[in-house]
Amino acid sequence: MIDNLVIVESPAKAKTIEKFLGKDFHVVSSYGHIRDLAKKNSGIDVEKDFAPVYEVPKEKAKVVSELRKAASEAKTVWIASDEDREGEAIAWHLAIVLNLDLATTKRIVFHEITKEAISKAIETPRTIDMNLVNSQQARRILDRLVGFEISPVLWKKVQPSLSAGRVQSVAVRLIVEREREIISFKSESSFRVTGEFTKETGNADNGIIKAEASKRFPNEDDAREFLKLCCNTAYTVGDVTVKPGTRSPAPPFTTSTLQQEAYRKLGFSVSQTMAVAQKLYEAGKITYMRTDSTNLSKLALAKSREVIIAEFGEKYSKTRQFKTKTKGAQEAHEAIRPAYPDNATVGGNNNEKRLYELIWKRTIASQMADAEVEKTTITIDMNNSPVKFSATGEVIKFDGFLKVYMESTDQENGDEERDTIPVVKKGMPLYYIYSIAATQRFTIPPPRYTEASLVKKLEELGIGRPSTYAPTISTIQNRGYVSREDRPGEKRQIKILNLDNGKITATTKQEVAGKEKSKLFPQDIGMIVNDFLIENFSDIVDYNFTAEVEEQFDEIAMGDLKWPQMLRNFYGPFHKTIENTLEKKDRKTSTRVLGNHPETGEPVSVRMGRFGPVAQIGNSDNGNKPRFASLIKNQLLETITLDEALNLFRLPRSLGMHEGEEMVIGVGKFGPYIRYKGKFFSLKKGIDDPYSVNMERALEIISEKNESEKNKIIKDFGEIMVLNGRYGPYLTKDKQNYRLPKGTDVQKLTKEECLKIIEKSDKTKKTS
DNA sequence: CAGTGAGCGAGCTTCCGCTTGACTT
Repeated sequence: MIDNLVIVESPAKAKTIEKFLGKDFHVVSSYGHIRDLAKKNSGIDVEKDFAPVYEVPKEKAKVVSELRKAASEAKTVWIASDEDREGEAIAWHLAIVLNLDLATTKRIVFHEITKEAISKAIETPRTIDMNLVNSQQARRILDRLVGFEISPVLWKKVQPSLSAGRVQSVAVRLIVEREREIISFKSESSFRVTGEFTKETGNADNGIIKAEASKRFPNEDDAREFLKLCCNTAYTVGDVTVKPGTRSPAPPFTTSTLQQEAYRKLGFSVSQTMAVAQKLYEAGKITYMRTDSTNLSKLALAKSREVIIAEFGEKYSKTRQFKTKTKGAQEAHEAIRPAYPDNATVGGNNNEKRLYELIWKRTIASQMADAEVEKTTITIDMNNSPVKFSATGEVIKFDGFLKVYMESTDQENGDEERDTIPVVKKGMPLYYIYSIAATQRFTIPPPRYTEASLVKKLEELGIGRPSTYAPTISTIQNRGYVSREDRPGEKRQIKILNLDNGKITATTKQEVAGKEKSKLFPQDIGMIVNDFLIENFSDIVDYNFTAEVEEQFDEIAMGDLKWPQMLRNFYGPFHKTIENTLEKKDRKTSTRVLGNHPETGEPVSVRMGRFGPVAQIGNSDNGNKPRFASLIKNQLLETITLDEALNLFRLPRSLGMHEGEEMVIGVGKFGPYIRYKGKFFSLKKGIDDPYSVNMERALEIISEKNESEKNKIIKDFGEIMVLNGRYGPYLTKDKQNYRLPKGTDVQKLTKEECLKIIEKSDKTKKTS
């Protein structure tokens, strides 16, 4: 029997702590929350002051019974869940479920996993803070009420299986509103004039000054007029300013900033970052990865300092403690940092190595000296125009933290080039070299969100927590509200005027505009649900809703507000709105009439139908039968035009007969396809146009597909086949797939062995 | 994995925030 049982939330943490505490302590994990509101009847008795009905979910039964046993055998139970609202609630649920005495159960907390912090925690136990627990209960119940009362309204008024919630609905709103800004954005162009100057005419040996004119010109004629002036002017150096400046390192990683940087620097999705970080955490290589704190432990500060001095020297070291600025941060953990800062690299797979290195660099850089820079700005005057050229250059005098790490930005063009500028003096003559160019530039719409920039925005609004950013992003995609996509962009011509040796020549260049990679695009159903929520539940999807209820949760935590009172204030008007909406509002289809059919005069409209967005010609009145066609990918109800809608009815179309079978082109769930002999063949994205593709090209696609199909088959035993799949070889029989046992030599497989594997797999399936 | 759009109705869907595996066609 062990005297002391310590319960923490994470098994990896349990392992580490047990090492610090010694033999008298047994440390176990609760694996997060152990109880939750019951699923049925919302788990809340609204009539009885919102009394919650808690139950242990099935997946947690085993953990709970093990915890019960361990607790009954220990003399003292210490609950060491995180020091925040959720952690306090976990402690309370544990106490109740394990039959512990609330008055005597020892509640301990630490914000960093170091021997010192843990020993100190053990010396200063407290009891469970019921005010904090109550603020969590209020939070939990409010979220349940919002989610489980609004979602069924959506099922009735929009579509089944949809969902709404305090966090996800705001996330969708952000994306929808950004898309509408982009839709209504009107791109304008102007001419930007740039030139390269030297101190001696025709000689670039003493350096080049790249400068831009202070004025942009609205059209080609104005730009040409200006270039004429440029041709006949004398250039002299105007003002020269040299300013010293410093740059400081970014704070250590939180969950949100790690997700952003891993996306920008490594191209990881939000969930991928979390999965890789989880691996590093479990291997003891980094601290906990779900945190909103930028705090580093004393130990980490000291270790980082040692590493920096050893590696770069004393003058590169500057110990800093960063204040967490994020709204609603609860700071139960440290920042995400290397467990051992002396390891600049670790083993593991490639992604683990890369993410670790990023974390190491960010942490180390945060403890390094500022970089010292010198910024030079010069202006270049013309003697026949008030327009000036200007150039800025930056010289790094001392690199400081830049030696290790530089944070990236979301701008795709990256930072403007910052060259060094040759030494010049006021009044000195300058000459343009090569050419002066007026280049047409288009204004660009606001950028679409990436997963990571959406997380950043949510964090700024104080919505969601480190543990929910990744799941929230998955949810809004799983519901079909938004979709992460690439777009090829559109080519456009830009005009360039070149002044070269006194002559102006005009050329055009092609550029691609609006190219997108891994961006979040709203889908029709997301836009419809968003509009429905804004029409009917504007309070809930307000960007400030979370911040406002958080203030009240804080009051509850301070003991200044009773939680049933808070919920009553909220629920009264909220529930009335629910009933009102159910009773009075029609089903939302978002129908748009686009115009009339050019030949028949029938009305053409689009709307959300039973199977998704649909275009319709004619109405079903007077016994007429309307015609229908589904919208295709990348078309929105909000922006589709009459012509585009009419085009949809040109498919499916027949290409004619080949070898006695009809070949048909259509568009399905997965894009344009060829149907031939009962099989489907996808048209090539970006290459084939379903409206114009011909029989010859179709046959090409079909034979290509058949060829690659052949490579997919490793062995063919008739009814059983061994195929090459995404996860390696597998078996297939009667449209059922089966995994192969590890270490199977695929080439030597016989039909009998395959049958055995299938039989075995069927058996285990039945028993489970 | 891909043609759907008539209507009815039973039974289902759903939240946020703490945690990991199990499993993948």
